Amino acid sequence: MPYHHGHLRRALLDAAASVIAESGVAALSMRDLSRRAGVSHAAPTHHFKDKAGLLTALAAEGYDRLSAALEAADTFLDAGVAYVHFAVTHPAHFAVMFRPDLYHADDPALIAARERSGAALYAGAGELSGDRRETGLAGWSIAHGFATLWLSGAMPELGGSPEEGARAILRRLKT
Amino acid sequence: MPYHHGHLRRALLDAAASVIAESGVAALSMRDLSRRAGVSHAAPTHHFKDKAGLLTALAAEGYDRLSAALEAADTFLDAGVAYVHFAVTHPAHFAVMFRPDLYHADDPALIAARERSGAALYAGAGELSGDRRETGLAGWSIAHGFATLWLSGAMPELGGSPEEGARAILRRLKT
DNA sequence: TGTACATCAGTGAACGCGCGTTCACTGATGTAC
DNA sequence: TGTACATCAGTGAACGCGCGTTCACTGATGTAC
Repeated sequence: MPYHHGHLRRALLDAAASVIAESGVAALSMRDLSRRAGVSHAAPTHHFKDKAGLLTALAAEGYDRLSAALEAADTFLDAGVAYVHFAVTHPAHFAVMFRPDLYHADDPALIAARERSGAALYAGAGELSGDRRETGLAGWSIAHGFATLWLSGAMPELGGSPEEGARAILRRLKT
Repeated sequence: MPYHHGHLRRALLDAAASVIAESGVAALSMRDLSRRAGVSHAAPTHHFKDKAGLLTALAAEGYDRLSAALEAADTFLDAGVAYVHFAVTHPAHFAVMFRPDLYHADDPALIAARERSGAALYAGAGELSGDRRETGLAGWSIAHGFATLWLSGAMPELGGSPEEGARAILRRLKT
């Protein structure tokens, strides 16, 4: 067992994502994360100032990945599906992103990443008829609602992937 | 100070709703609730078996009130607006309802109330064109997404009440 | 190529805290007779 | 109308627990000369 871990920061973020996805963000503890990484419980402070710092990094990473996914979409409909795909494949990031009370919401890197997401989201909204802003909010709401309900287990079985279900639902927006 | 509280059960539920609305469900503690109700910290066990029991009661109450609100709506659009209205006026109930990991999800009263909500939600979906089930899910997704985003503070300022905002957004569903 | 030294990334003990639950108990209430 | 007694709704002490954070420390690394 080497004295230095080598990838502690990455290991802690990954362990956090796995714990949150499995048991929710309330179940997250720095001591548990340290245990999972095979390191003493005080080690994480060298990488994250505190627990909120770790969650800030997780949220920023989430916004970055979401931005990339949205930017890669060709149409507004595809962006909605990409949003749902991101949520179901990154449930922990997704959960933390919308819990600003848990992290340092004034972190510059996080703010930049979030704004990039917002821009990517509205970019395709002009395609559809009606007010661009309203269209953007409608698309965001429906994708977000679908993802949230699916993740909470409240959504009934759809007989297909969540992405397919999302696509069918998103098509019910006026074009 | 009388020995018997008189309305302890109600007082605890109200205190819980207020704490959750203000600080989130993770901040909820039975001891804090007891303090707020002016009662010893072991008193709540006479009304709720345990913490999950209290949250079960809160969730069931939420589904009951949501059912009543949905049943009172005249149109599918109104039901969507009522859903959002319920969420923003009962944020604690709304938050707990979708956290089945926190309560006794097999509680019969809770299950009945939730099924009643579901029936009320789909009842109006036949109004709109297309598959009834798909329409119901689309309406639910958009209302749920809007409410969730609004409650998390992620929704930009709308220059009006959340109900007005929700109505505008819900109108973007195909009729 | 070797070495001094600053910096980085760990350790492990200690702190003080609030929590949920259990327990034996007691005061208050209401009902049967 | 009075009283015995079961039941209900509280009390307060105690349990064991895991947590986040701080601290003085040490081992490992890498860079300047």
